[in-house]
Amino acid sequence: MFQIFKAHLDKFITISEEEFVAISRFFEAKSVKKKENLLEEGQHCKSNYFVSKGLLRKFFINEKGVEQTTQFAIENWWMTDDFAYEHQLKTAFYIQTVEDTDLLHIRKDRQSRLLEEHPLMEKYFRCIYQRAYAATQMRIKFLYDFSREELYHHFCRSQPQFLQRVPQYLIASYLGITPEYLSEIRKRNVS
Amino acid sequence: MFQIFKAHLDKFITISEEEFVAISRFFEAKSVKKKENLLEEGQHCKSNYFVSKGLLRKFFINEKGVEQTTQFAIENWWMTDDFAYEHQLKTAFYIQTVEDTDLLHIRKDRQSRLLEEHPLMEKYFRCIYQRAYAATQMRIKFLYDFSREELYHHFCRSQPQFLQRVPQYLIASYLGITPEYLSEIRKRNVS
DNA sequence: CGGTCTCTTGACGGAGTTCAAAGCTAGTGG
DNA sequence: CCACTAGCTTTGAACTCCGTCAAGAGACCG
Repeated sequence: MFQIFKAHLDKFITISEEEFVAISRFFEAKSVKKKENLLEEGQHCKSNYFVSKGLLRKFFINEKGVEQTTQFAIENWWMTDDFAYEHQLKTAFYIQTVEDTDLLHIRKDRQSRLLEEHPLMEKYFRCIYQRAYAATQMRIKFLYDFSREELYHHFCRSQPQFLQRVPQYLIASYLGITPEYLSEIRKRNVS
Repeated sequence: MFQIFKAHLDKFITISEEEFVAISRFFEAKSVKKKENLLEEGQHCKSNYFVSKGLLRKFFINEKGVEQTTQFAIENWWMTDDFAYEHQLKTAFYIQTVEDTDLLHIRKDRQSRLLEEHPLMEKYFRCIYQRAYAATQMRIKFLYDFSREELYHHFCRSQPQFLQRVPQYLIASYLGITPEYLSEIRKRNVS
């Protein structure tokens, strides 16, 4: 798992083998079976998760009791409830494995120390957050611009890797529509 | 304008007066009248804008010719089309002043040099992007969780400062509803 | 005061939800 | 390796939120 993380770091910063060893001590590795919760509503959000292999989703449960998926994370992406993580608050989200998943995670206090002791990691995380922020802003644009049906087609075009790996009812949940309506959209486009 | 920026930097990093002077050379100051465009669709997105005083909005024009506002920026917030800025692409957005506005801006190539020559600024921007990303994720949660009517009430509660400063049709545009429907919601809650 | 923005009102229509029920698929245990 | 079951997907009818269109009433600015 650490080699995958090293390869990812190398895309953003230049780092010696020794410094990487020192850095990796801040992280813990973990393997989790499909459909287990890493985080649950009401808990304090202690960790930031990096996916080496597998697939996570983040969701919350609305007042009707329906799960709303707001995000997926595949290989080389970070996931946490950033707001609760930053301020060390209780979260309103669940983070759940969609497949068997290998991940690294780091706790908030250790991430702070990591950044103090290895200022190079400031650059790494600046790049990561900048990229994530830009992607999220484009996502908001699409949410405003597209009808639910168009969102689905756009999702199929731009994220085809998920179609193989994620069941339909989770895609519906991510698009903010009911499984029934997604089924209707798909039918419309086959015929 | 630079004092306001200095006060903002001080919240995130500790910096000497001399280094601040060196850093401020990377920025340009600008004052812009109400309702002028800083960025227009199809242009290359060259600058990142910091609001010292005033109010900006970012919007795009959908296929029906309607302006969709995706973001406001008040004092001490940064605004640009982050995706186009990062990759130096043509933008699909407009950035427009809502009030007379004083701002600082920095060009992409200069921001890269700033970060190389003043690594402390990596930390500053890491904090800025982290906070912005966390806020945007909560916003996405609300977009999934709330009906348009609830979005309006939530907006009134959590961002009352805008109600004074922004005309109703722009609030409607930001909430993703028509001015007509916003008018109906407001009527419903007065009576 | 005259004209252009902005906000309100009401009738109608359509995208997407809700509810209920039936068909399908995949994992599990025997 | 088959049978059973729970979870996933599809169907259809009734309903609701919100958009569209058209028109009028204020409000602001030269």
